[in-house]
Amino acid sequence: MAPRRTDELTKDVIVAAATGLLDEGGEAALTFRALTTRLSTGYGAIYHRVANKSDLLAAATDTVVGRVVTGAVPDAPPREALRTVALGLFDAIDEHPWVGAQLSREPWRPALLEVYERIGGLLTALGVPGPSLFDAAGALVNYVLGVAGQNAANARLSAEPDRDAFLGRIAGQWEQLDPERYPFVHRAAAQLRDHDDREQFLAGIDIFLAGIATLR
Amino acid sequence: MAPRRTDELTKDVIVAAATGLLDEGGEAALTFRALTTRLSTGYGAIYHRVANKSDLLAAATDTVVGRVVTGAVPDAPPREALRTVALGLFDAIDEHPWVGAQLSREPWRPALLEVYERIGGLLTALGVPGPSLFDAAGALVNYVLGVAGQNAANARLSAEPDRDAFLGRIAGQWEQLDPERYPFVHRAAAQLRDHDDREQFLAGIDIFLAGIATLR
DNA sequence: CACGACTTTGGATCGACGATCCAAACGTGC
DNA sequence: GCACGTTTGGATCGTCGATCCAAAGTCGTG
Repeated sequence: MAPRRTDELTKDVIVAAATGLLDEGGEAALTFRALTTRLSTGYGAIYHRVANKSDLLAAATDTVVGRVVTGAVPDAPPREALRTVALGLFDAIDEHPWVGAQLSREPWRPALLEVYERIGGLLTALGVPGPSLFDAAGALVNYVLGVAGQNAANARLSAEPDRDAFLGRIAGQWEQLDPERYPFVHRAAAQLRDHDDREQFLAGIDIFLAGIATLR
Repeated sequence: MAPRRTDELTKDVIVAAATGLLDEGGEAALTFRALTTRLSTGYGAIYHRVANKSDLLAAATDTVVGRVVTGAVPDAPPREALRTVALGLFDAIDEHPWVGAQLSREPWRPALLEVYERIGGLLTALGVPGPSLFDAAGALVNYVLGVAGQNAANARLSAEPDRDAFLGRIAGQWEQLDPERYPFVHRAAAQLRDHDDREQFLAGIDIFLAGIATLR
């Protein structure tokens, strides 16, 4: 038999390798074959530490989200803290787009629980009355999840030479739509071409916060 | 050779069969093997009309979403019309949860285009000023997409005896969390157990509409 | 130091999937 | 009635997640 590894193959090592594969090649790149190659091991060693592929994806997601959400609270007013946390989530998902898809796919895993807790806490500090808290937190989390999913979808296209080219192509299609039948989309094409995802995300957060303020 | 089909195998027939498989068994149930069985045909006949599996899923999604979005506009005030359209989307996705996952997965396909157009048009009628229109429509659509994804995730669990049992189990886990570390989630457990998805969705829509109203 | 029980590891293997390919069956125009 | 393009069914390929098992290592006990 071939020589075996001497160092211990912990779950952390496997999760780190999986995260690397995901970041480099997207969700499609995470296969057990690629993992065995990268770790110079076999299937048995991996399945000994990891239940299945879902478990592996969830563990990687928990690691990434945990880093963002469990960071120290900046002692800013709740409204600013909320924007900071939301932006932190956006940036993390922008850097690891597969996280966005995973959060939507298995929302009951620990990662989203941390998100809920953090957002719920900040909304409480913001003075949202009790009965509305559940609705408000749900709406905000769902908005973030929606954006996260879009982000993941965009990233899946990065086989494209670059993302701007793809967005430009879509914008071109939108512009060529019949302005009678699609007046809004036709007009929105220009903004699609040169908008900033991050700023638009924040604009959505602000709309939501303005809506929350009316619940008081 | 076995006798061949005499009637024409159109793309519509294939899409209808695919929709049936998806509704009955979720996304995992849509395989080309199951399709050939249901249609009493072979792979060639299907691939002759359909480019690949993504194409098939997109076509099925376009059909479902098109039915909802291209319906006659109820001549209600814009705000009511917006709520009606949003609820129509929610109900369609509730009935066909795989649509929710697909909308997030390939947002550039026609289905979401129709949604954008409809929501953008109603926001214009609502009096949202031009520069904010793009942000407002994006926020609203992303919220809907987030809820849609959650819906799809819930449905994927219906292998569970019933959904209430699963929600109750999650709520039980939430209640057993340390109230010091998870004060919000701990409190939210009770509401999770007996909340109404549809009402919570509408509450979120109202929050966004209230926020959008401040843009005026 | 020896030996057996238990843990960790590597790879062969399985069944299912999406996709490709090809020849048989069909219809249509000449 | 014949030839040619279209439609159809199924064999087949490569890849995937997952299972399984025996070899290799580790450690406690005498």
